[in-house]
Amino acid sequence: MDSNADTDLSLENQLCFALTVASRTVVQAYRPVLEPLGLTHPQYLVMLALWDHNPLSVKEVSAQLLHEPATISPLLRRLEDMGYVRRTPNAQDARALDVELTAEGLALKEKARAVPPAMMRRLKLTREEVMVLNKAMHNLIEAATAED
Amino acid sequence: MDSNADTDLSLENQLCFALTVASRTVVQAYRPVLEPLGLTHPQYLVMLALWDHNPLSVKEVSAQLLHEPATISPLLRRLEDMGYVRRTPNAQDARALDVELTAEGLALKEKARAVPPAMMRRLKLTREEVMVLNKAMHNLIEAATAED
DNA sequence: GCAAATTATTTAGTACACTAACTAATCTCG
DNA sequence: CGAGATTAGTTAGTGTACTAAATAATTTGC
Repeated sequence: MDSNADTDLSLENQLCFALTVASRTVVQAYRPVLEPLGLTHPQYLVMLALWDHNPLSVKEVSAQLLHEPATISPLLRRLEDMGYVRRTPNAQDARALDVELTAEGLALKEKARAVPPAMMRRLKLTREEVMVLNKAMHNLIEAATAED
Repeated sequence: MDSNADTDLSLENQLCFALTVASRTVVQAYRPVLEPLGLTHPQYLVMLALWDHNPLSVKEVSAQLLHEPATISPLLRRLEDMGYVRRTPNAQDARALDVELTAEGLALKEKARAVPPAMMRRLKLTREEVMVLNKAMHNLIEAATAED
């Protein structure tokens, strides 16, 4: 006797619903904080990856962000148009592109330091809560990307 | 002495990163499960809303899904093209559209009952874990959408 | 009772995000 | 060495998702 047939199909009980809405609304909350840097949220994530490891190939960027190269490609072109990034063919393997920060792109890191604390205030989260949520998200990612 | 300046700017510590990746990968995990219904994930969420309350205006759909009406509008047009939904001007207020399930749209609900259990298996989550995650996401949504 | 403000929806324009198909460079191995 | 397979990146096409502007209907208030 399963009385949950209908409950399971209600919008509020769908994890996918809460998850996608949380993702959208949190990204929206980033917008005013990122606006002074002139970056969208996906562009900000690319810059974070490059601030960590300076020359990266397109493939490496896409791997770090768990994105298709086809998604990253136009994103990098826009960052290049903005002058934060430079793309040059790799000397060893001419198929690969070295994606490299420009002086402006590197300088932007200093302005970006204000972003995480501003967002923690905005979302009213402590560093510990962020870590707990992060762990939960990584578990979800692991389960969702595991081959069945 | 703040030694967290750089840690905070590393990709792994960004909640926004884990959250957006979790959202994308979970939506991707839905794809094969929704494929037999012929629905994308956003379209599935619209159908969930309509299975709950049958005639809804465009505004009501967008409010339930926390979406801009401009996002919902083309989505509903596609669902109408597929024959799951019918849009007719409201008799009382000709500005509003009644979005109504067709017989096919209503019938689809039976096939959709298989979706939540299939996803819980795929994500290896119990009903209790889903509820805990749901709560955490709703807290995030609340904080992110609160005016500062 | 009608002009001005408001409300519901759509359209236009930009930016992701994915799949599939394409180009070009490199590797493999007979 | 050289044909076929593989790999890196881009392009094309579809579907969200947002803001801003346009359209059309309704409500308000003098």
